[in-house]
Amino acid sequence: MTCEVTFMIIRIENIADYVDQTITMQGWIYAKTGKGKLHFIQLRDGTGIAQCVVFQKEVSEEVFDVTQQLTQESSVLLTGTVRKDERAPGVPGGYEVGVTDIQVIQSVNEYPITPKEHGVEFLLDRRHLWIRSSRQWAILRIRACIMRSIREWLDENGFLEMTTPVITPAAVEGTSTLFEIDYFDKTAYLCQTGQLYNEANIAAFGKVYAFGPTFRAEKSKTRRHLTEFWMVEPEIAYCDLGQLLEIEEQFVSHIVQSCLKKCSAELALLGRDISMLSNIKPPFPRITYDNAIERLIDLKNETDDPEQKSLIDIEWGDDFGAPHETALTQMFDKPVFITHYPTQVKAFYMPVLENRPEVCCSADLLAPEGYGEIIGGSERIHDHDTLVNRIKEHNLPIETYDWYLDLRKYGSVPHSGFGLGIERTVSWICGIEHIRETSPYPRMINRDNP
RNA sequence: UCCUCGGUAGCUCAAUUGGCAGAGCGAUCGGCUGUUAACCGAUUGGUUACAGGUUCAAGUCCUGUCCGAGGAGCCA
Repeated sequence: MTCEVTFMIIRIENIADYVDQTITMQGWIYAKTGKGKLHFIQLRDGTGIAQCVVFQKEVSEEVFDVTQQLTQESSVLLTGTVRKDERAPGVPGGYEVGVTDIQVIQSVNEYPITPKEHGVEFLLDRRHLWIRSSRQWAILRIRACIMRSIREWLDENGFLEMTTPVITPAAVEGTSTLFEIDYFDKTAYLCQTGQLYNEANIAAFGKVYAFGPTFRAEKSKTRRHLTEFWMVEPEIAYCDLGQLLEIEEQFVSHIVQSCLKKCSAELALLGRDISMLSNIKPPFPRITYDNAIERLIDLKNETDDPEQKSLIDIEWGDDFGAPHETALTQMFDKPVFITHYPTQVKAFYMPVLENRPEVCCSADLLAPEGYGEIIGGSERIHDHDTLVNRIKEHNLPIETYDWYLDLRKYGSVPHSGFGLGIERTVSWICGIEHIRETSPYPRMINRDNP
């Protein structure tokens, strides 16, 4: 198979730079519609979608013949002249190509995903093809932008990326939510967090972050859960809760503003309401857990709907469920920090407030529009004996915390950190319903393929 | 693990009280010079998830199994 090219190859995202020039694009037929002697082709090349127009009288008989035979997802080299035309759809759109030549690399028979409706199961079974569809393409481009802007902000603000192991030797907490693997006849587990290693790394590097996949064997079947998801976990030495929240709001704002700047075409394709994102700038509102409970109880008393009443029913000491998070986030038009959760619902390493041991120095960040928790963070206990007591109180195997406790013997300092879930953040920024569309190949309780 | 709903053509779905298995889309063929999920005409399409039962007759009713969806629980 030859790929003879006689004109300049361009990427569709740069099409506006080539008006009145004859160019070649390397891509796939996304859609085609014919009107007798006039055919419209939507060509994808990975960077965008361009409308290409074939007039019978402007091309050879052979090329028009080829045009009529083109099928969805056939791979082609397409040559023509770029022109501005406001009628032209596509991404970026507004430009189209008057075709002069088409070279088919492979002609496709019966591509399974048509431009019509399909069910979720059908599409997920064909995820390797579904990612070519414009909506999925846009979501995954935004995901990449989010990941890029995360590294951008952290790298520019003095954080060092430091990887943490995926294979870990012992359960930090109960084994029920860990994936077990056979590690040379010993049991090992896939990581749930890199945090403990981050806490070692800050003593070497000051400010660090881990960025990678994490695994939860929870049998959760909701629109917010995956069994494999990506998390970025920054950790900062000499940092208290107040300083941590300032870092978080700048960090999250940078991510959102980067997407608005670099992915406006993708957000438009998804039909995302940009006004809900453009005001995401520091400062974010902060309320205490106590106050959140008061607000939920008030809301419950104000509502007449008995179903809603029981959904948001809550007592001090309970952790929030999805309906509570949704109700709370709808009270604000920015992400909101909920601080000082009850000690009993949070992790063993979070320090308690000096005069109120029933609450701890923790904060979650809830995304607006009902999207809920995207960040969990806290100060970490830095006193050796306090930490030992808490490990014992939680009935955790103290011997597995040897090296972790070492960190409290050799130059322990106050420190804090947080973890941001990538897929939940993508859901929020893209404004989509279900987290499964935010991962290229989502892993869920009943799905490990493709 | 629990609750609710579902599984019928390649896809999305319909099928009245238990009474001939249907439509749209796709695909194929033909027509059309501005389409945006084009449109018009024709052709093509079935182990009704699986196993058993009731009945003159089951997509429909009963029992069991499998698979999926939404939600709950769970979720540092």
